[in-house]
Amino acid sequence: MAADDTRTAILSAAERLYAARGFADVTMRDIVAAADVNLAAVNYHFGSKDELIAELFVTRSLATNRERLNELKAAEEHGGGRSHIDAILAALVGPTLRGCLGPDKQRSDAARFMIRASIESIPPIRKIKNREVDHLKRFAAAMRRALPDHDAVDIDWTLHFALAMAHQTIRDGERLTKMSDGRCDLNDVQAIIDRIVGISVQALTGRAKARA
Amino acid sequence: MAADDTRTAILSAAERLYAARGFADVTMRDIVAAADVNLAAVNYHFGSKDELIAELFVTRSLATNRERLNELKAAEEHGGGRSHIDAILAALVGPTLRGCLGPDKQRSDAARFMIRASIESIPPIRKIKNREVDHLKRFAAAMRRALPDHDAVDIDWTLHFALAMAHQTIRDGERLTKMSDGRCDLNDVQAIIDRIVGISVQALTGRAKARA
DNA sequence: GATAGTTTCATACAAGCGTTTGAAAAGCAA
DNA sequence: TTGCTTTTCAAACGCTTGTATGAAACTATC
Repeated sequence: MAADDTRTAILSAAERLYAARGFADVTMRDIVAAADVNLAAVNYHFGSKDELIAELFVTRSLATNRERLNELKAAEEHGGGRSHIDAILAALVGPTLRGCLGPDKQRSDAARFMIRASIESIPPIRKIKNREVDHLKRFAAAMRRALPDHDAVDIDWTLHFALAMAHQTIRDGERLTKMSDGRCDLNDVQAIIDRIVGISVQALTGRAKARA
Repeated sequence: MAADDTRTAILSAAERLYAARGFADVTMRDIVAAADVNLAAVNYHFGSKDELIAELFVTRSLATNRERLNELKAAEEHGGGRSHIDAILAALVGPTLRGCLGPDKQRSDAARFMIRASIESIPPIRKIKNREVDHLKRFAAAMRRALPDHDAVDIDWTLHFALAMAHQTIRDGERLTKMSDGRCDLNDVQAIIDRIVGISVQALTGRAKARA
Protein backbone atom coordinates (compact mmCIF):
# COMPACT_ATOMS: atom_id res chain seq x y z
CA MET A 1 0.00 0.00 0.00
CA ALA A 2 1.31 3.44 -0.86
CA ALA A 3 2.26 5.64 2.06
CA ASP A 4 -0.42 8.25 1.46
CA ASP A 5 -3.10 5.61 1.23
CA THR A 6 -2.20 4.39 4.69
CA ARG A 7 -2.22 7.92 6.05
CA THR A 8 -5.63 8.79 4.68
CA ALA A 9 -7.05 5.39 5.63
CA ILE A 10 -6.01 6.05 9.21
CA LEU A 11 -7.36 9.59 9.14
CA SER A 12 -10.77 8.68 7.81
CA ALA A 13 -11.15 5.63 10.02
CA ALA A 14 -10.19 7.67 13.06
CA GLU A 15 -12.57 10.44 12.10
CA ARG A 16 -15.44 8.03 11.58
CA LEU A 17 -14.87 6.18 14.86
CA TYR A 18 -14.35 9.32 16.91
CA ALA A 19 -17.46 10.87 15.40
CA ALA A 20 -19.53 7.83 16.24
CA ARG A 21 -18.22 6.83 19.64
CA GLY A 22 -16.24 9.71 21.11
CA PHE A 23 -12.58 9.90 22.01
CA ALA A 24 -12.65 7.98 25.26
CA ASP A 25 -14.05 4.79 23.76
CA VAL A 26 -11.81 4.52 20.70
CA THR A 27 -8.34 3.00 21.01
CA MET A 28 -5.53 2.92 18.51
CA ARG A 29 -6.23 -0.76 18.01
CA ASP A 30 -9.80 0.08 17.03
CA ILE A 31 -8.56 2.59 14.51
CA VAL A 32 -5.98 0.40 12.83
CA ALA A 33 -8.49 -2.45 12.67
CA ALA A 34 -11.03 -0.22 10.93
CA ALA A 35 -8.38 1.18 8.59
CA ASP A 36 -6.95 -2.30 7.99
CA VAL A 37 -3.39 -1.23 8.67
CA ASN A 38 -0.74 -2.26 11.15
CA LEU A 39 -0.75 -0.97 14.70
CA ALA A 40 2.64 0.67 14.32
CA ALA A 41 1.48 2.65 11.29
CA VAL A 42 -0.11 5.39 13.40
CA ASN A 43 3.08 6.15 15.26
CA TYR A 44 5.09 5.88 12.07
CA HIS A 45 2.95 8.32 10.11
CA PHE A 46 1.77 10.69 12.83
CA GLY A 47 4.18 10.31 15.70
CA SER A 48 1.58 9.74 18.40
CA LYS A 49 -2.11 9.40 19.03
CA ASP A 50 -2.35 13.02 20.12
CA GLU A 51 -0.70 14.24 16.95
CA LEU A 52 -3.16 12.21 14.89
CA ILE A 53 -6.08 13.83 16.71
CA ALA A 54 -4.52 17.26 16.39
CA GLU A 55 -4.02 16.87 12.65
CA LEU A 56 -7.61 15.70 12.25
CA PHE A 57 -8.89 18.61 14.30
CA VAL A 58 -6.88 21.27 12.49
CA THR A 59 -7.89 19.96 9.08
CA ARG A 60 -11.58 19.65 9.87
CA SER A 61 -11.83 22.88 11.76
CA LEU A 62 -10.31 24.78 8.85
CA ALA A 63 -12.81 23.08 6.54
CA THR A 64 -15.77 23.93 8.75
CA ASN A 65 -14.70 27.53 9.12
CA ARG A 66 -14.17 27.82 5.37
CA GLU A 67 -17.64 26.50 4.72
CA ARG A 68 -19.18 28.99 7.14
CA LEU A 69 -17.23 31.89 5.71
CA ASN A 70 -18.23 30.93 2.18
CA GLU A 71 -21.87 31.15 3.17
CA LEU A 72 -21.21 34.42 4.92
CA LYS A 73 -19.44 35.84 1.89
CA ALA A 74 -22.24 34.71 -0.41
CA ALA A 75 -24.73 36.42 1.87
CA GLU A 76 -22.69 39.62 1.90
CA GLU A 77 -22.33 39.71 -1.87
CA HIS A 78 -26.02 39.09 -2.32
CA GLY A 79 -26.85 41.90 0.07
CA GLY A 80 -24.41 44.34 -1.49
CA GLY A 81 -21.72 44.24 1.17
CA ARG A 82 -24.00 44.28 4.15
CA SER A 83 -25.86 41.05 4.71
CA HIS A 84 -29.09 40.56 6.53
CA ILE A 85 -28.79 39.28 10.05
CA ASP A 86 -30.74 36.16 9.09
CA ALA A 87 -28.20 35.16 6.49
CA ILE A 88 -25.29 35.67 8.87
CA LEU A 89 -26.80 33.49 11.55
CA ALA A 90 -27.76 30.85 9.01
CA ALA A 91 -24.18 30.81 7.76
CA LEU A 92 -23.03 30.29 11.33
CA VAL A 93 -25.24 27.37 12.33
CA GLY A 94 -26.26 25.92 8.97
CA PRO A 95 -23.17 23.96 7.93
CA THR A 96 -22.80 22.07 11.18
CA LEU A 97 -26.51 21.36 11.54
CA ARG A 98 -26.75 20.02 8.01
CA GLY A 99 -23.62 17.95 8.48
CA CYS A 100 -24.89 16.35 11.65
CA LEU A 101 -28.65 16.07 11.27
CA GLY A 102 -29.32 16.02 7.56
CA PRO A 103 -30.28 12.99 5.48
CA ASP A 104 -27.63 10.26 5.46
CA LYS A 105 -26.36 11.30 2.08
CA GLN A 106 -25.09 14.67 3.18
CA ARG A 107 -24.19 13.79 6.74
CA SER A 108 -20.50 14.16 7.28
CA ASP A 109 -18.24 12.44 9.74
CA ALA A 110 -16.28 15.69 9.75
CA ALA A 111 -19.14 17.67 11.25
CA ARG A 112 -19.86 15.07 13.89
CA PHE A 113 -16.18 14.79 14.67
CA MET A 114 -16.10 18.52 15.32
CA ILE A 115 -19.05 18.24 17.68
CA ARG A 116 -17.25 15.51 19.60
CA ALA A 117 -14.18 17.70 19.72
CA SER A 118 -16.14 20.56 21.17
CA ILE A 119 -17.79 18.32 23.76
CA GLU A 120 -14.98 16.12 25.00
CA SER A 121 -12.25 18.56 25.77
CA ILE A 122 -8.99 16.63 25.49
CA PRO A 123 -5.44 18.00 25.74
CA PRO A 124 -4.36 17.87 22.08
CA ILE A 125 -7.42 19.84 21.04
CA ARG A 126 -7.61 22.26 23.92
CA LYS A 127 -4.40 23.90 22.82
CA ILE A 128 -5.67 24.68 19.34
CA LYS A 129 -9.11 25.88 20.26
CA ASN A 130 -8.33 29.53 20.75
CA ARG A 131 -8.36 29.92 17.00
CA GLU A 132 -12.12 29.39 16.97
CA VAL A 133 -12.63 32.54 19.00
CA ASP A 134 -11.14 34.63 16.23
CA HIS A 135 -13.39 32.91 13.75
CA LEU A 136 -16.49 33.73 15.79
CA LYS A 137 -15.38 37.33 16.13
CA ARG A 138 -15.70 37.69 12.37
CA PHE A 139 -19.33 36.67 12.62
CA ALA A 140 -19.91 39.03 15.51
CA ALA A 141 -18.41 41.80 13.42
CA ALA A 142 -20.69 40.98 10.51
CA MET A 143 -23.67 41.05 12.85
CA ARG A 144 -22.65 44.49 14.14
CA ARG A 145 -22.44 45.75 10.58
CA ALA A 146 -25.90 44.37 9.84
CA LEU A 147 -27.37 45.92 12.99
CA PRO A 148 -25.28 49.02 13.63
CA ASP A 149 -27.69 50.41 16.22
CA HIS A 150 -27.54 47.40 18.49
CA ASP A 151 -25.53 46.87 21.62
CA ALA A 152 -22.43 44.77 20.98
CA VAL A 153 -23.04 42.83 24.17
CA ASP A 154 -26.49 41.74 23.00
CA ILE A 155 -25.00 40.66 19.71
CA ASP A 156 -22.36 38.55 21.42
CA TRP A 157 -24.93 36.90 23.65
CA THR A 158 -27.16 36.18 20.67
CA LEU A 159 -24.33 34.61 18.73
CA HIS A 160 -23.46 32.53 21.75
CA PHE A 161 -27.06 31.38 22.20
CA ALA A 162 -27.51 30.56 18.53
CA LEU A 163 -24.52 28.26 18.67
CA ALA A 164 -25.85 26.82 21.92
CA MET A 165 -29.20 25.94 20.39
CA ALA A 166 -27.63 24.35 17.34
CA HIS A 167 -25.07 22.50 19.35
CA GLN A 168 -27.46 21.05 21.90
CA THR A 169 -29.93 20.03 19.22
CA ILE A 170 -27.20 17.97 17.60
CA ARG A 171 -25.88 16.66 20.86
CA ASP A 172 -29.11 15.73 22.57
CA GLY A 173 -31.75 15.64 19.90
CA GLU A 174 -32.72 12.23 21.14
CA ARG A 175 -33.88 13.65 24.45
CA LEU A 176 -36.00 16.24 22.65
CA THR A 177 -37.58 13.51 20.55
CA LYS A 178 -38.41 11.47 23.64
CA MET A 179 -39.66 14.45 25.61
CA SER A 180 -41.97 15.54 22.80
CA ASP A 181 -43.08 11.96 22.09
CA GLY A 182 -41.74 12.31 18.58
CA ARG A 183 -43.56 15.55 17.80
CA CYS A 184 -40.34 17.53 17.28
CA ASP A 185 -38.96 16.57 13.90
CA LEU A 186 -35.18 16.37 13.66
CA ASN A 187 -35.16 15.33 10.00
CA ASP A 188 -36.27 18.67 8.62
CA VAL A 189 -32.95 20.43 9.08
CA GLN A 190 -33.97 23.59 7.28
CA ALA A 191 -36.90 24.04 9.64
CA ILE A 192 -34.52 23.72 12.61
CA ILE A 193 -32.16 26.29 11.10
CA ASP A 194 -35.09 28.63 10.49
CA ARG A 195 -36.28 28.17 14.05
CA ILE A 196 -32.90 28.92 15.59
CA VAL A 197 -32.27 31.87 13.30
CA GLY A 198 -35.78 33.17 13.93
CA ILE A 199 -35.44 33.09 17.69
CA SER A 200 -32.03 34.73 17.51
CA VAL A 201 -33.17 37.54 15.24
CA GLN A 202 -36.23 38.09 17.39
CA ALA A 203 -34.03 38.26 20.46
CA LEU A 204 -32.12 41.11 18.86
CA THR A 205 -34.81 43.03 17.04
CA GLY A 206 -37.82 42.23 19.20
CA ARG A 207 -39.86 41.45 16.12
CA ALA A 208 -40.99 38.00 15.11
CA LYS A 209 -39.58 36.75 11.85
CA ALA A 210 -42.07 35.25 9.42
CA ARG A 211 -41.69 31.48 9.54
CA ALA A 212 -40.40 30.12 6.20
CA MET B 1 -12.80 5.90 60.80
CA ALA B 2 -16.48 5.02 60.91
CA ALA B 3 -17.85 3.31 57.85
CA ASP B 4 -20.22 6.11 56.88
CA ASP B 5 -17.46 8.67 57.15
CA THR B 6 -15.42 6.76 54.61
CA ARG B 7 -18.41 6.45 52.31
CA THR B 8 -19.24 10.13 52.37
CA ALA B 9 -15.58 11.14 52.12
CA ILE B 10 -15.33 9.10 48.94
CA LEU B 11 -18.58 10.48 47.56
CA SER B 12 -17.70 14.11 48.10
CA ALA B 13 -14.13 13.75 46.89
CA ALA B 14 -15.35 11.97 43.76
CA GLU B 15 -17.99 14.61 43.15
CA ARG B 16 -15.53 17.42 43.54
CA LEU B 17 -12.92 15.87 41.26
CA TYR B 18 -15.40 14.82 38.61
CA ALA B 19 -16.97 18.27 38.65
CA ALA B 20 -13.62 19.94 38.20
CA ARG B 21 -11.85 17.63 35.76
CA GLY B 22 -14.41 15.35 34.13
CA PHE B 23 -14.73 11.60 34.27
CA ALA B 24 -11.99 10.65 31.86
CA ASP B 25 -9.21 12.37 33.77
CA VAL B 26 -10.05 11.19 37.27
CA THR B 27 -8.86 7.75 38.41
CA MET B 28 -9.80 5.82 41.51
CA ARG B 29 -6.36 6.53 42.87
CA ASP B 30 -7.04 10.26 42.49
CA ILE B 31 -10.29 9.89 44.40
CA VAL B 32 -8.92 7.87 47.32
CA ALA B 33 -5.97 10.24 47.59
CA ALA B 34 -8.32 13.24 47.82
CA ALA B 35 -10.58 11.45 50.28
CA ASP B 36 -7.58 10.19 52.26
CA VAL B 37 -8.80 6.60 52.32
CA ASN B 38 -7.43 3.31 51.09
CA LEU B 39 -7.67 2.31 47.44
CA ALA B 40 -9.73 -0.78 48.22
CA ALA B 41 -12.33 1.25 50.10
CA VAL B 42 -14.18 2.21 46.93
CA ASN B 43 -14.75 -1.37 45.90
CA TYR B 44 -15.58 -2.36 49.45
CA HIS B 45 -18.24 0.33 49.91
CA PHE B 46 -19.61 0.71 46.40
CA GLY B 47 -18.73 -2.47 44.56
CA SER B 48 -17.13 -0.80 41.55
CA LYS B 49 -16.22 2.52 40.06
CA ASP B 50 -19.34 2.52 37.90
CA GLU B 51 -21.58 1.92 40.89
CA LEU B 52 -19.95 4.82 42.70
CA ILE B 53 -20.67 7.10 39.76
CA ALA B 54 -24.20 5.78 39.47
CA GLU B 55 -24.92 6.42 43.14
CA LEU B 56 -23.53 9.93 42.85
CA PHE B 57 -25.60 10.60 39.77
CA VAL B 58 -28.85 9.28 41.19
CA THR B 59 -28.46 11.24 44.42
CA ARG B 60 -27.55 14.50 42.75
CA SER B 61 -30.09 14.25 39.99
CA LEU B 62 -32.86 13.71 42.52
CA ALA B 63 -31.63 16.75 44.44
CA THR B 64 -31.52 18.93 41.32
CA ASN B 65 -34.97 17.86 40.22
CA ARG B 66 -36.34 18.47 43.70
CA GLU B 67 -34.90 21.96 43.70
CA ARG B 68 -36.44 22.73 40.32
CA LEU B 69 -39.82 21.36 41.31
CA ASN B 70 -39.79 23.37 44.51
CA GLU B 71 -39.31 26.53 42.50
CA LEU B 72 -42.03 25.45 40.11
CA LYS B 73 -44.41 24.70 42.95
CA ALA B 74 -43.69 28.04 44.60
CA ALA B 75 -44.42 29.75 41.29
CA GLU B 76 -47.68 27.87 40.86
CA GLU B 77 -48.86 28.66 44.39
CA HIS B 78 -48.00 32.30 43.91
CA GLY B 79 -49.91 32.39 40.64
CA GLY B 80 -52.96 30.63 42.03
CA GLY B 81 -52.44 27.25 40.41
CA ARG B 82 -51.36 28.54 37.02
CA SER B 83 -47.89 30.06 36.98
CA HIS B 84 -46.55 32.59 34.56
CA ILE B 85 -44.41 31.21 31.83
CA ASP B 86 -41.48 33.29 33.10
CA ALA B 87 -41.54 31.63 36.48
CA ILE B 88 -41.67 28.14 34.99
CA LEU B 89 -38.68 28.73 32.79
CA ALA B 90 -36.76 30.37 35.61
CA ALA B 91 -37.46 27.34 37.79
CA LEU B 92 -36.08 25.15 35.02
CA VAL B 93 -32.78 26.91 34.36
CA GLY B 94 -32.24 28.86 37.58
CA PRO B 95 -30.99 26.20 40.00
CA THR B 96 -28.30 24.83 37.71
CA LEU B 97 -27.14 28.24 36.54
CA ARG B 98 -26.83 29.52 40.08
CA GLY B 99 -25.05 26.35 41.17
CA CYS B 100 -22.48 26.58 38.40
CA LEU B 101 -21.94 30.26 37.76
CA GLY B 102 -22.83 32.03 40.99
CA PRO B 103 -20.40 33.51 43.48
CA ASP B 104 -18.08 30.96 45.03
CA LYS B 105 -20.12 30.80 48.17
CA GLN B 106 -23.17 29.29 46.56
CA ARG B 107 -21.44 27.36 43.83
CA SER B 108 -22.03 23.67 44.25
CA ASP B 109 -19.96 20.74 43.13
CA ALA B 110 -23.26 18.94 42.73
CA ALA B 111 -24.44 21.25 39.96
CA ARG B 112 -21.15 21.11 38.13
CA PHE B 113 -21.05 17.34 38.53
CA MET B 114 -24.44 17.13 36.85
CA ILE B 115 -23.20 19.23 33.95
CA ARG B 116 -20.26 16.88 33.51
CA ALA B 117 -22.63 13.95 33.63
CA SER B 118 -24.76 15.44 30.89
CA ILE B 119 -21.73 16.19 28.75
CA GLU B 120 -19.58 13.10 29.03
CA SER B 121 -21.99 10.31 28.36
CA ILE B 122 -20.58 7.26 30.11
CA PRO B 123 -22.21 3.83 30.48
CA PRO B 124 -23.20 3.90 34.17
CA ILE B 125 -25.05 7.18 33.67
CA ARG B 126 -26.56 6.53 30.28
CA LYS B 127 -28.78 3.83 31.71
CA ILE B 128 -30.35 6.11 34.30
CA LYS B 129 -30.87 9.14 32.13
CA ASN B 130 -34.31 8.30 30.83
CA ARG B 131 -35.72 9.47 34.13
CA GLU B 132 -34.81 13.04 33.25
CA VAL B 133 -37.19 12.98 30.31
CA ASP B 134 -40.13 12.42 32.62
CA HIS B 135 -38.93 15.28 34.75
CA LEU B 136 -38.81 17.64 31.78
CA LYS B 137 -42.26 16.55 30.69
CA ARG B 138 -43.64 17.99 33.91
CA PHE B 139 -42.20 21.37 32.96
CA ALA B 140 -43.57 21.07 29.44
CA ALA B 141 -46.98 20.34 30.94
CA ALA B 142 -46.76 23.37 33.19
CA MET B 143 -45.84 25.50 30.20
CA ARG B 144 -48.85 24.21 28.28
CA ARG B 145 -51.10 25.11 31.18
CA ALA B 146 -49.60 28.60 31.30
CA LEU B 147 -50.04 29.08 27.54
CA PRO B 148 -53.04 26.97 26.60
CA ASP B 149 -53.36 28.49 23.15
CA HIS B 150 -49.86 27.59 22.04
CA ASP B 151 -48.71 24.72 19.91
CA ALA B 152 -47.21 21.93 22.03
CA VAL B 153 -44.39 21.50 19.53
CA ASP B 154 -43.32 25.11 19.94
CA ILE B 155 -43.38 24.68 23.70
CA ASP B 156 -41.16 21.59 23.53
CA TRP B 157 -38.69 23.34 21.27
CA THR B 158 -38.60 26.34 23.55
CA LEU B 159 -37.97 24.23 26.61
CA HIS B 160 -35.21 22.43 24.73
CA PHE B 161 -33.60 25.69 23.65
CA ALA B 162 -33.82 27.23 27.12
CA LEU B 163 -31.90 24.29 28.52
CA ALA B 164 -29.47 24.55 25.63
CA MET B 165 -28.69 28.20 26.34
CA ALA B 166 -28.23 27.59 30.04
CA HIS B 167 -26.16 24.51 29.49
CA GLN B 168 -23.80 25.98 26.93
CA THR B 169 -23.32 29.13 28.98
CA ILE B 170 -22.11 26.99 31.85
CA ARG B 171 -20.08 24.70 29.66
CA ASP B 172 -18.35 27.24 27.46
CA GLY B 173 -18.74 30.57 29.18
CA GLU B 174 -15.03 31.04 28.81
CA ARG B 175 -15.33 31.18 25.05
CA LEU B 176 -18.07 33.78 25.31
CA THR B 177 -15.89 35.86 27.59
CA LYS B 178 -12.99 35.69 25.17
CA MET B 179 -15.12 36.35 22.12
CA SER B 180 -16.70 39.41 23.68
CA ASP B 181 -13.39 40.63 25.10
CA GLY B 182 -14.87 40.39 28.57
CA ARG B 183 -17.96 42.45 27.80
CA CYS B 184 -20.35 39.59 28.57
CA ASP B 185 -20.56 39.28 32.34
CA LEU B 186 -20.83 35.75 33.68
CA ASN B 187 -20.89 36.82 37.30
CA ASP B 188 -24.34 38.37 37.25
CA VAL B 189 -26.24 35.09 37.23
CA GLN B 190 -29.66 36.67 37.64
CA ALA B 191 -29.10 38.74 34.51
CA ILE B 192 -28.22 35.59 32.59
CA ILE B 193 -31.35 33.84 33.84
CA ASP B 194 -33.42 36.87 32.86
CA ARG B 195 -31.85 36.91 29.43
CA ILE B 196 -32.49 33.23 28.75
CA VAL B 197 -36.04 33.39 30.12
CA GLY B 198 -36.70 36.56 28.17
CA ILE B 199 -35.60 35.09 24.86
CA SER B 200 -37.58 31.93 25.50
CA VAL B 201 -40.77 33.75 26.38
CA GLN B 202 -40.35 36.02 23.40
CA ALA B 203 -39.88 32.99 21.16
CA LEU B 204 -43.28 31.73 22.31
CA THR B 205 -45.29 34.89 22.61
CA GLY B 206 -43.59 37.07 20.03
CA ARG B 207 -43.49 39.93 22.48
CA ALA B 208 -40.37 41.25 24.13
CA LYS B 209 -40.27 40.88 27.87
CA ALA B 210 -39.27 43.94 29.83
CA ARG B 211 -35.71 43.52 31.00
CA ALA B 212 -35.50 43.27 34.78
C1' DG C 1 19.53 -6.77 -10.81
C1' DA C 2 22.09 -4.78 -6.92
C1' DT C 3 21.51 -1.04 -3.56
C1' DA C 4 19.57 2.47 -0.64
C1' DG C 5 15.57 4.33 1.32
C1' DT C 6 10.58 3.71 2.69
C1' DT C 7 7.06 1.47 4.54
C1' DT C 8 4.95 -2.57 6.80
C1' DC C 9 4.66 -6.11 10.17
C1' DA C 10 4.61 -9.20 14.40
C1' DT C 11 5.94 -8.71 18.69
C1' DA C 12 7.34 -6.79 22.96
C1' DC C 13 7.52 -3.15 26.50
C1' DA C 14 6.50 -0.13 30.38
C1' DA C 15 2.90 2.22 32.59
C1' DG C 16 -1.63 2.84 34.18
C1' DC C 17 -6.09 1.17 34.99
C1' DG C 18 -9.96 -1.12 38.01
C1' DT C 19 -10.22 -4.89 40.86
C1' DT C 20 -8.98 -8.68 44.19
C1' DT C 21 -6.75 -10.74 48.04
C1' DG C 22 -5.76 -12.08 52.71
C1' DA C 23 -4.23 -10.48 56.72
C1' DA C 24 -4.25 -6.76 60.21
C1' DA C 25 -7.01 -3.43 62.81
C1' DA C 26 -11.08 -1.72 64.88
C1' DG C 27 -15.67 -2.12 66.79
C1' DC C 28 -18.85 -4.42 69.54
C1' DA C 29 -21.87 -7.91 72.02
C1' DA C 30 -21.72 -11.27 75.63
C1' DT D 1 -11.48 -10.75 78.14
C1' DT D 2 -13.44 -13.59 74.49
C1' DG D 3 -15.26 -14.30 70.03
C1' DC D 4 -17.33 -12.55 65.92
C1' DT D 5 -18.27 -9.05 62.47
C1' DT D 6 -17.09 -4.99 60.08
C1' DT D 7 -13.73 -2.09 58.18
C1' DT D 8 -9.02 -0.87 56.70
C1' DC D 9 -4.69 -1.71 54.56
C1' DA D 10 -0.51 -2.90 51.58
C1' DA D 11 0.37 -5.52 47.98
C1' DA D 12 -0.47 -7.78 43.92
C1' DC D 13 -3.37 -9.34 39.93
C1' DG D 14 -4.85 -9.38 35.11
C1' DC D 15 -5.85 -6.46 31.57
C1' DT D 16 -5.62 -2.63 28.34
C1' DT D 17 -3.40 1.30 26.84
C1' DG D 18 0.07 3.97 23.81
C1' DT D 19 4.58 3.33 22.14
C1' DA D 20 9.09 1.14 20.65
C1' DT D 21 11.84 -2.35 18.28
C1' DG D 22 14.12 -4.71 14.63
C1' DA D 23 13.47 -7.58 10.96
C1' DA D 24 10.93 -8.24 6.65
C1' DA D 25 8.74 -6.49 2.47
C1' DC D 26 8.33 -3.18 -0.78
C1' DT D 27 9.86 0.82 -4.06
C1' DA D 28 12.72 3.31 -6.80
C1' DT D 29 17.30 4.66 -8.65
C1' DC D 30 21.41 3.54 -10.72
